[in-house]
Amino acid sequence: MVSKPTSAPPAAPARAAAPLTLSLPEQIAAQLASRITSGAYAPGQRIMEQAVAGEFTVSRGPVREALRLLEKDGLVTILARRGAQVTNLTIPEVKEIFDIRAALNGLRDRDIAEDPRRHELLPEIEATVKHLATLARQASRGDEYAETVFKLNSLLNAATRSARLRSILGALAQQTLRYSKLGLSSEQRRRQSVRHWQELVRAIRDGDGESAQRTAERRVRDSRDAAIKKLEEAAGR
Amino acid sequence: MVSKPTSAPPAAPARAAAPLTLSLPEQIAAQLASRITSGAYAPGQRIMEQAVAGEFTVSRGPVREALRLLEKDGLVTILARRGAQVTNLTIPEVKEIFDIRAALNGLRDRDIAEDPRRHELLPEIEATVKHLATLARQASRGDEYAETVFKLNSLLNAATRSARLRSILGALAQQTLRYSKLGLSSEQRRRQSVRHWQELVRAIRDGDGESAQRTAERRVRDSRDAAIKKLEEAAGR
DNA sequence: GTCAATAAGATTGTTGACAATCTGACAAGA
DNA sequence: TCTTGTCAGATTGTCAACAATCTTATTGAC
Repeated sequence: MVSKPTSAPPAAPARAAAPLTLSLPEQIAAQLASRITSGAYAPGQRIMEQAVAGEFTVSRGPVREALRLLEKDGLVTILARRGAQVTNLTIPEVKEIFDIRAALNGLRDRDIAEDPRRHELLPEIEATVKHLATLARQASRGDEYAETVFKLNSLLNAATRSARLRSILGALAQQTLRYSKLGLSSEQRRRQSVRHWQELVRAIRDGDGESAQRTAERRVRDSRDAAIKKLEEAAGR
Repeated sequence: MVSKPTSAPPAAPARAAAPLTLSLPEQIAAQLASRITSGAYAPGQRIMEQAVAGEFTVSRGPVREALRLLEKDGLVTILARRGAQVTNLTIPEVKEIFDIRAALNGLRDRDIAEDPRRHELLPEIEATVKHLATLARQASRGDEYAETVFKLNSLLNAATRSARLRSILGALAQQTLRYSKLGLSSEQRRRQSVRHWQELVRAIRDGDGESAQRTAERRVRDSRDAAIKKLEEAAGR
């Protein structure tokens, strides 16, 4: 009845592992998330519980929970008594998110560069950056470039020891996914981006946390500036 | 994540204002949150839906939503089919949160120092820091000191233009509330803390964003080190 | 005595129905 | 023409009951 005072084991206290099968709300949330990030659901579009429930043949309960999960990731905005809608970001808000990402990516990459076990993941990161370098020159493959950058970020997120950093960064990356693509359309930008990634590889290899942090911050801020420029051009018209 | 109504920027499209009355789940969440941060609910303690529902005379639906809200703030941890329990942080996790807070508080304080409208809030901040300085010398008033620091942080959170920073920092500050208190028990620490706050006031007054960021990062990291030291001493016994 | 299987109880997950609230259209008055 | 009031339909909020799953205590074998 009374939860016994678990005297914490010296190393890491045992924790329940995540279940292998996604819960119903999680499955629904995943489907909706991909529709939002892919653009199938437009920003500002309302998402109605009954409609989603009907589509997945479940009741509205799990759908409500799924929408809460998406709200946690910032993909939808829930207003009391007015339901959920796809989050619609203003230009200053996009800028804010990139600034937060810059700071936290810096933290993340420093942590990785200072992790004694970093050499286990270096090969995959290095290979992906090499692939990135070949893609940078090919103007026609802008989307593939952006996807590879996203993959690289997922790789690094998975490598951080901080679960909180992982979850915050995962959410923020998802929210800015479409805008990041915007900022990689010119070859010049892609070359600059590649240089930052190469510098990061070097910093991780050398265990140079300071440098890893600096280059990560600059990389994201460059991405921010390029995306904002595009957005302002689009808004000006 | 206590998302306050976004004071719409002049050019931004109109947004619905937050309702003046809290929704039922929000009210329940607020009650539970204060129990958790006050320590009335111990870390690791299980929170059962039926019990809470009975206490507030509502059904389990709103309680479930309240628990989701608390999960978003990191105050409870929800495990599938095993319910919610008060989040129990390991020492490395506390460290991680302080590190994230350091980076984001730096961003926040830089933003404030670079805000042209900063002089409107300076008087209140300055007065609170002065009050802090008098409290620092009085060993008996450690709790009051910690509360004033919390208030100062709330003041600064409210002042940021970035709603996302506000909400992330609000959640993280709540999670580390009890640990921050831990690190302010010695007079030496409080004096050091006051110096950082005074430096911040100066930086804001001068519009020196760079310096505001630096002192904020160091302030939080000092707080982190002091808290971790206490925690390790406690765990060592 | 220790461990594993089992069963009873407790707890979470899901559902469908009903209540409260919001939205949009239409009409009446200034 | 613009504002205000009203109404019907649509949508979200809440509830209580049932199903699925987990926890705990007991039993039995070794």
